[in-house]
Amino acid sequence: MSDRGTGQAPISGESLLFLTDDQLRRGIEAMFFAYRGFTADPDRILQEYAYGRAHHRAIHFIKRSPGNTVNNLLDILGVTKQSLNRVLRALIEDGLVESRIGKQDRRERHLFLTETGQELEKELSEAQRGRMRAAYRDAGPDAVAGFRQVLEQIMDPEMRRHFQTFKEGS
Amino acid sequence: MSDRGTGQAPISGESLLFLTDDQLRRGIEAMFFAYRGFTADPDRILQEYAYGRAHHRAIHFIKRSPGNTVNNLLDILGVTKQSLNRVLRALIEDGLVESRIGKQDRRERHLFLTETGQELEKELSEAQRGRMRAAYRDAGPDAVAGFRQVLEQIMDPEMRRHFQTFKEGS
DNA sequence: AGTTTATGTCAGCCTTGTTGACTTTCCAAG
DNA sequence: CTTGGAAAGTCAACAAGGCTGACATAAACT
Repeated sequence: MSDRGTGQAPISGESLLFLTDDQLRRGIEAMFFAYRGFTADPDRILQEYAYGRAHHRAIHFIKRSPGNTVNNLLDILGVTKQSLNRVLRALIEDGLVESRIGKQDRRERHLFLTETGQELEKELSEAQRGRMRAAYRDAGPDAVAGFRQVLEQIMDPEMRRHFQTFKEGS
Repeated sequence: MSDRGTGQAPISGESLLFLTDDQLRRGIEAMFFAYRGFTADPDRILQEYAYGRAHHRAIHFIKRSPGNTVNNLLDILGVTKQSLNRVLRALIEDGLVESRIGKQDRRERHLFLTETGQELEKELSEAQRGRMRAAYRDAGPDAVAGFRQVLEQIMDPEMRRHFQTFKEGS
């Protein structure tokens, strides 16, 4: 906050070395390499079930807020309904996801994980959490706070809204 | 080691609340949403040139270490040579990348950006750095240090090796 | 009654990943 | 000098998962 009256000026009292192009490049590459690790474990598991990342994302967010409508999920995932539909159809056919017609608005479909769906979700999320937990533990709580803070700033405002919505509500 | 009035965690004196499943889930979702933002700006630019993320990645790492061999790039990007080759062929045909036969080992191809290639690289990386810079500035140096630390822990050891190699050498 | 909304579905296209098979080039060891 | 194998390139085929466009329902809204 007390930015010592600059905010922008070439140099302030505070070191701004962390904003050099080289530092930024390192951050960019860190994102690239880390994201590969981030998805590696679930990817391995998904392969056994002949699913892909798209299925994982759907499963994750259905688990996250059961009863969500298709439209809502579309918004969160940022894909077209045709793309999502292909994935949902497979998950419903395979008995991992249940689609219930809305009671107030019968046009809506509310999505839930079945027993089987919850099992796969657990397997996937435990693998992914395992890696995150190890990383968090090694880095420590302060680093984790910074990690989350920077990630939140990187998001588009619209995604940040989704993210923050999830933070509060169960 | 008095427990700091939290209870809940039957573990050590230090609060380990940042390792709860819920905290980990938030981190996972943060990675998901942030990565979308991370790639959004370059994606928009690439569309104008009818290129994709794969082209961006190749361009980035060729710029990063000019003269690298194809095999080396393959290792960094973690894709098959057929995949990379398709991308490289397009970039070479379009005059963005130059492939020079090795002098010691004439089987090898060393990759360089042409003038035009450097221009596109600059456009892409400036867009991506712009977002990162804003995020870094808003979060501050300590948060950035934590961000980088956690990302590094998330990587596979093999990727971490690539990442750290890049940290030192120019 | 007519319009809008939510969803689903079909068809076709693109990018980017995969395997497998095969060739060319060329270094290096026998 | 011959041969084995590494590095690179190419062709073919395929799959996942994005996209657009068009169209069909059903239900809600006006």
